[in-house]
Amino acid sequence: MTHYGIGDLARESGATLRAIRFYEDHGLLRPLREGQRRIYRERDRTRLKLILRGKRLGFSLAEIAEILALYDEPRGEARQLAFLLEKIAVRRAELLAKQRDIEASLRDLEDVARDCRRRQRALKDGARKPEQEQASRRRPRRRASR
Amino acid sequence: MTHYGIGDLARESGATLRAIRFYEDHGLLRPLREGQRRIYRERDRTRLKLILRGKRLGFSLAEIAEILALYDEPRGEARQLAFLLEKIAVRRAELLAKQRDIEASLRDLEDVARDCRRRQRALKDGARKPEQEQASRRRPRRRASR
DNA sequence: CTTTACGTTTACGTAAACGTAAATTACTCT
DNA sequence: AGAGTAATTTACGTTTACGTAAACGTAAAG
Repeated sequence: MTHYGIGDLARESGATLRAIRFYEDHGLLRPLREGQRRIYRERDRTRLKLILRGKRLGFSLAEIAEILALYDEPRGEARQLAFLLEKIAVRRAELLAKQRDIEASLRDLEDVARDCRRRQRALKDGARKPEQEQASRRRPRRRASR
Repeated sequence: MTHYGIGDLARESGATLRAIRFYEDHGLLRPLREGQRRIYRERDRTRLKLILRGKRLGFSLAEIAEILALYDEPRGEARQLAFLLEKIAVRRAELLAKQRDIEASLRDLEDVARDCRRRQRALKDGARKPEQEQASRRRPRRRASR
């Protein structure tokens, strides 16, 4: 199938009709029209996915619009190409920064989790041998099975 | 130094005074008071950094509040600990999902960039040997220096 | 022929996350 | 004493990203 109604797009993407139309109003999508009705093609589907991915990553619609613009600048003048590459480099750097933020977040969470598991062991051990709390914290006697 | 004014915090974090107070209004920060004035300590500084990192990753303040809550639940009941670990696992999964989104985005950008560089070469080559356009696209004769 | 499904435009409403005064207080420096 | 600097509260304004009717159109199904 090569054409989709707005409802199809909504269902498969999880976006609402309102949101999809909103994206169009702001130039992020340009469906064909069959009379009044919007007709979406593969390209629009892809774009919608990109939009939603952008949102999940915390980009504003304005930023997403710029990112999408990178995908359809097929004009082949040398100046434009170089400029396009620059813009891509900028976006790439942003993504790498977010990646580092995520890694830091994961490390932090892991720290909390580790601490949490340590307390769990302390509770369990403490329940049967309260006086060995310290030892169990530094060198658990018994590895969990598996 | 162990205490900071709101201005110090604003300068070092890049957030505005308004934003910092806003975060407090919504329970994300709890500075001490010295008379009227807010006094921030290391812990608050750290929290502010976490808030801003959360924002960069596209989390809402409500979500960030929940994430921060993970950091200061030191109550050591077994039920609570298990529940905390669950919540951490959920957040971790979210972060991993974002990580995959970023990787996909990076790949997409790289595709565009590659295409862009190909066109650049096509232009350059075409300028001196227009009839060999196809060949240059498939097997560039000359590697870039370095 | 009316119901149902699907879609349309227009328009007012809203939640989130601050921005932007305005008026006041308090401390420090000259 | 006066000026400057940093902070405070209160409150209305703004932007972004939609939500939520309302009122209407079209086409297939019962």
